[in-house]
Amino acid sequence: MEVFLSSSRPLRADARRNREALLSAARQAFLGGDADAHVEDIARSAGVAVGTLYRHFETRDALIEEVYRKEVDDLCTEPGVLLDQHAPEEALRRFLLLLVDHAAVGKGMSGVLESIMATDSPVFDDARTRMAGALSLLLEAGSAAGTVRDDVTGPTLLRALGGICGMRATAGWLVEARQITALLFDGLRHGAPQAP
Amino acid sequence: MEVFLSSSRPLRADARRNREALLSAARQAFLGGDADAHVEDIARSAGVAVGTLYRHFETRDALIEEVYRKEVDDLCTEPGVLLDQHAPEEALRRFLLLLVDHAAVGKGMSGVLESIMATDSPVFDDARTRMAGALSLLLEAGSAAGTVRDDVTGPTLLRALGGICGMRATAGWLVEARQITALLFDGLRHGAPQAP
DNA sequence: CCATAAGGTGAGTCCGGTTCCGTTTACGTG
DNA sequence: CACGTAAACGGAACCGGACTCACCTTATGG
Repeated sequence: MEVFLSSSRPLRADARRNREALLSAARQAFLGGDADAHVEDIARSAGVAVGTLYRHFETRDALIEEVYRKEVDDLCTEPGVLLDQHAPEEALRRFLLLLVDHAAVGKGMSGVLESIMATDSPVFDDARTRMAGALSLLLEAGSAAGTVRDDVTGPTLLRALGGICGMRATAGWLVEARQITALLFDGLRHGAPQAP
Repeated sequence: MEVFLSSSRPLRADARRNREALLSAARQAFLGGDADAHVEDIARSAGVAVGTLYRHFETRDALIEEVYRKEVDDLCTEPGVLLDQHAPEEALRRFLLLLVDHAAVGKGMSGVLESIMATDSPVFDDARTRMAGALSLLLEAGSAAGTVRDDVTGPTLLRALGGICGMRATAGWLVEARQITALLFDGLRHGAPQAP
């Protein structure tokens, strides 16, 4: 149980390299769908020994948590990029599908995600908040352009997506999730029939 | 990896007793919220040795699966009882809240539930089907009595509940889940404003 | 170039699920 | 009521995998 001071001096060059390699190896493993990849393997494929892994991450779960956090970070930068390249409506559509596909990562890590949630770690609150922010950005752009209805907020949409991605882990879930997301998107477009 | 022939002769008296004791001990443990109770402990508190546990259940997960299945069985008999004692509307209300509280059991077993789902074991399909049936029974009784709207089916309602119970594991989820369920119930009552 | 503290290593520990085989026990039969 | 036997039980041993620790290596600032 190492203690990591948040105000420590910058890492030594090799240390930073190894840390990076570990995160990327772990990401690789979990994206590959191997939810219970062994630490030994992750360490080896990063070219270091387990001891090094444990120097950087308190536990296996902490490593996964970090991978998850980075993944969320990356996703949250996407809306900006998409809005540069596409009309708001299309950007929104792409982002929704991106999120669903991304839930595949969650699938690989589901057991741990549960345990993280149970731990009340702030990671999830953070993730939720940032993700809702990302969605809001898209929704606002769309409603400003008049192509997306303006009575749905980021957090609401996130909740809907959460429900969809909760389907994870039954066979064929991805296809179904994509369909439902497409429906959801249609409902978000301006001019869709609205409940009074 | 024992093989259990489905058409084996009835268990010996002591064997049945022990099996029962094991299930009840396991149930106790998981209801108590200890998601990762040790097999050793479960066996001991059932008054047997681990070997005996493994004679009856192929693996730890199999034991949990069985507990879950029994739990669902029990729940599915409730609607009948409730309909005997209450008006359909009230029976429905009570059953919905019962289900939410019951999700607490699910919480204790969440990790395993995930892994069962991932295993494509038929347990979940069964559970879903039976549960939807139980809900249908209540909905039909209610709509026959004219107190519950008739355009919602058991499977649909189950899906909605699934979403609510998916909230499991964040602090305070139970309170929130109860609230949302109450809202849901109000929406189900005949005469509630309906989307066109 | 040296001192030194940061970083790395990997065999070993611990822990918990699972197995295996010798012993005990229920129960049908003579 | 023995008795034989298959069924059931016990629990020490096994094994796989996360985590530790005592010792070695190396980056880096002076």
